[in-house]
Amino acid sequence: MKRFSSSDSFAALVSITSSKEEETHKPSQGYAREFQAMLDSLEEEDNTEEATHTLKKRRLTLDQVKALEKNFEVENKLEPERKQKLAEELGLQPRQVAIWFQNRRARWKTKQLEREYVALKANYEALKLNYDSLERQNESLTLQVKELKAKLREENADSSHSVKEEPPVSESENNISVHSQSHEFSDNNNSNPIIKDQSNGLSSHALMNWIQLSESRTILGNGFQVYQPHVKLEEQNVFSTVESCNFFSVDQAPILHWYYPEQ
DNA sequence: TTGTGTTTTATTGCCTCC
DNA sequence: GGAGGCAATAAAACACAA
Repeated sequence: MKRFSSSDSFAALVSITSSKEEETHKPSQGYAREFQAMLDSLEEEDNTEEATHTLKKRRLTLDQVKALEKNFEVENKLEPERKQKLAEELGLQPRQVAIWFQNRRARWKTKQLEREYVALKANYEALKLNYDSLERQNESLTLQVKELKAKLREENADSSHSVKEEPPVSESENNISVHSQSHEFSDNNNSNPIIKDQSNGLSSHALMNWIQLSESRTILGNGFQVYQPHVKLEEQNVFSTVESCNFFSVDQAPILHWYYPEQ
């Protein structure tokens, strides 16, 4: 049983006893009647407001609750002096005041948890919306990449055909224009496959490489992994220092036999 | 009026602090 | 070891629909 301080009144003790007895002996009607008679006599003997309030569970008055609420706003914990003072002011037992504060703290905690839950839920919804949007964007970009790749492969196939059909072109002619027409992606029979694309300044190989890298980057996967820097770094490391320096150089293109190993 | 759900008041047992 | 806090719970009081 809970221990009580000496400041707690006899009325509080009666309250505890009555509730305990009622709970314990409910099935026994005779005992209950006897006990009720005892309570009645007690009430008659000590017919103060205090006694009647504690014998039955009474709700606090609006004014009392208002005052308690006001005090709770100031400080939600109760020092003994403040408890005593409040109890005197409101005509309550110090224990009642303490219990009220305890229950009020519990209610506050519940509300606080609810508020936190609502905030977290809102946060989650916002994140989910953002994620969905990114996923849609990713799908669209992946589709674009696929289309571009297909287009490039078509071009590659066409240019391979034309290499066999066309007569050899002398080195004195414009290197760039010749290569751009006939030697794209022909790694197997050309030691210098990087051709500068006249339209955008990127070689077709470079463009293909970019597409592949982009693809590995833009595939989101099934989690929140938006970007895969390790993959990119590993791929970049395939270049030797010299090759990476000359990758976009027209004058000295790197040898990229690794690029299409299956060909 | 009554059954039912919610709120408020109070108890109990355990824990921590001094 | 006493005092007080907290979680869980009981039980009275209250609100409200059927």
